[in-house]
Amino acid sequence: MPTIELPDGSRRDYPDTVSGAAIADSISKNLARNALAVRVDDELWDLSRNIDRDARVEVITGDSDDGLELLRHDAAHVLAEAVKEIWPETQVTIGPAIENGFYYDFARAEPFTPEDLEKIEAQMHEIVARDEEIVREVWERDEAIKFFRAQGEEYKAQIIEDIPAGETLTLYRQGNFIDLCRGPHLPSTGRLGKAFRLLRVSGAYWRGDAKNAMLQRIYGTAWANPKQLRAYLTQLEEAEKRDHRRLARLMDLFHFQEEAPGAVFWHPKGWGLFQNLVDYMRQSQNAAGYQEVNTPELMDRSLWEASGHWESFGEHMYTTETEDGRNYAIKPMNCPGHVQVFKQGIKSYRDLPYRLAEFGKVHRYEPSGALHGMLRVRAFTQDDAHIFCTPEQITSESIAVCDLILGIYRDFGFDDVIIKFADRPEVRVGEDAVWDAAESALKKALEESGLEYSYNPGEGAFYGPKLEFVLRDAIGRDWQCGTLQVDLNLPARLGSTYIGEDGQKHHPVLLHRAIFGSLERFIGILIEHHAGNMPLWLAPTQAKVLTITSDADDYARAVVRQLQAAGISAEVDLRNEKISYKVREHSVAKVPVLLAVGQREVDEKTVAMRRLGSKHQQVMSLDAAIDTLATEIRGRGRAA
RNA sequence: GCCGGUAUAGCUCAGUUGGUAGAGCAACUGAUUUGUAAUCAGUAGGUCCCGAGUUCGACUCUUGGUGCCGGCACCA
Repeated sequence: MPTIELPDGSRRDYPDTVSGAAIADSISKNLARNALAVRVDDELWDLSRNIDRDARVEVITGDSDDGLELLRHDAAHVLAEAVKEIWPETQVTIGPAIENGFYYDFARAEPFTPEDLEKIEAQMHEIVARDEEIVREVWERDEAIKFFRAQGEEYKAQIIEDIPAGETLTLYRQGNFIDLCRGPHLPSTGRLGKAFRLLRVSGAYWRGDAKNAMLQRIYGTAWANPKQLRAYLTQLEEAEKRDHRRLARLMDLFHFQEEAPGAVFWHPKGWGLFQNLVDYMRQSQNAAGYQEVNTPELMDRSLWEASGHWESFGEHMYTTETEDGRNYAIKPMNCPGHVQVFKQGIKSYRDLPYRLAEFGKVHRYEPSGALHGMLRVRAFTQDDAHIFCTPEQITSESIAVCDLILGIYRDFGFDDVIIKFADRPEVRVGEDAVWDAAESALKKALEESGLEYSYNPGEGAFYGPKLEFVLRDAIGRDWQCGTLQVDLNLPARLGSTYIGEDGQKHHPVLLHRAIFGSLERFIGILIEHHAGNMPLWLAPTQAKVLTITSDADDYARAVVRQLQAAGISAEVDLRNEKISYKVREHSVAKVPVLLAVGQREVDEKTVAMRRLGSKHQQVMSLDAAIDTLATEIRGRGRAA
């Protein structure tokens, strides 16, 4: 006689075993209608599964995250069922719920076309209309393998073979479709409803390994109701409008062309933005005790062999051969150069930490399919720095780097930053004891800073553990920008030492750090984050002075001169056009401040100031306008 | 790199059984002196991504490249 405790703390006794559906039904008819599954203690169960022990039970509906995930998982099954009904020879593999939706990977010789997606979606709606009961079945391992093999489902058979013996194996049956699945599932396909949509088809490697066969993945989105689905589709459209590639064209920032894939042609405005970022970073890191240097872009092969890059990074490097037979490589990283600077002269422990920074342009031959606007390029500029320090200084230096990074991100309007801690990979150099020390020193820095972080196990560099600072683009893709890496390898490889207190030579620890990561990527993300509406202090052209009639030309020129004298980047637009035309054009180009001047402004020594995004303007004296803007620029957009 | 898609004017896109191309916006010229998101008229603008092939003839068909787009894998 199970006693069921509900989330509100009430308890109910049931005579025999009881299903989740029955519990929901005993609470309210409405709940029974909306119920998708139940949480039994900490596990999600099907509604139909009988509970025969005392437990805490919560009825799950589409309103909750768990409910949505179930819905999406079911959508994946219905997708697979639909595909099997239309093309029975297709092999099914896996189909999980993901953020905002689901996917399913199929093995099939013929590619799916966009028209196929429509057909599949229609079939899915039909399966939902059929309202097939979804039944959980416990199977014997060998029997299940035999069953799937007999149907030509090799991939499913493989998955089952890899499940450890002894684990309960469940299959879910809906209509004629049966799939291996841990569950739970909705009671019937009808519960999925109509709020789903197939979005695209793409390739995906079997088990995520490029050595394996490529499957066809169909992505979809699914929601609890049509309103949510519409909202999500609208959100996707809005995100597309923020795409940095589109906005950069409107703003005339840069372009790409076929002869230089993955390399940026910066236009005057884009380069102005770039320089603003460099100026800002230079100021910030100089204040934090870094010294800026510059090292060669082209260095001899022998140095890259000594550093290990020639061997371990070679396929990503651009190399040259000169007439005298020497090989140079264009630098893919700045570290070896910085070590050369460190090595000049004898360093004492008193010189540490020794912090070198460089806006270093690096080139990496990235796989063609990886290129993505500014967010993934082949030629980019790192705000790179290397800190040479003692093992004891790792924690304090790391704390300082985290502070610096997060403070800088805040200045740019990024308050939610994902931090990932990546520890030792399978293939690595150095002894475990050294790794233990490096990992714990880095972790200690995170903990002393009170930062939240997630683990990225085994994803560290081969030479040491690292922190990754991740920002998100307009459509939810995550991009690593900042990084902090502890390097226990390179200083010794390149023979760099300092004299310790004991009078002996020691290899310093090398901390690699970048804050923007790449100026190019950071600018791309910045454009998307602000939808092109750059904060005033960053905008390449901060103000545009627009004349209303040509009688105001002289005054407009004088206004621009005064703005410039106050350190505000300003341009004038004297064209013989209507003011509404000029306002529109410069608004589209995302100029943050428009100052219109007509006869009234000339007479009264005022300007009519209109901020980007506002429909109104404010007439104020020129002095007041300059003061307002200069103050805002100095304050970098934050309240003074 | 892999799977799929795609490439026509500066941009966004039309172009219907193969007969060498259009529109809107932008540009340029002229008129308009205008009060807050598109004034009017005219002009000019194209190796239809590149190479090879089929054909009397290719933007269109075949084939090989390249770039770009969406994923996968890789990564700042």
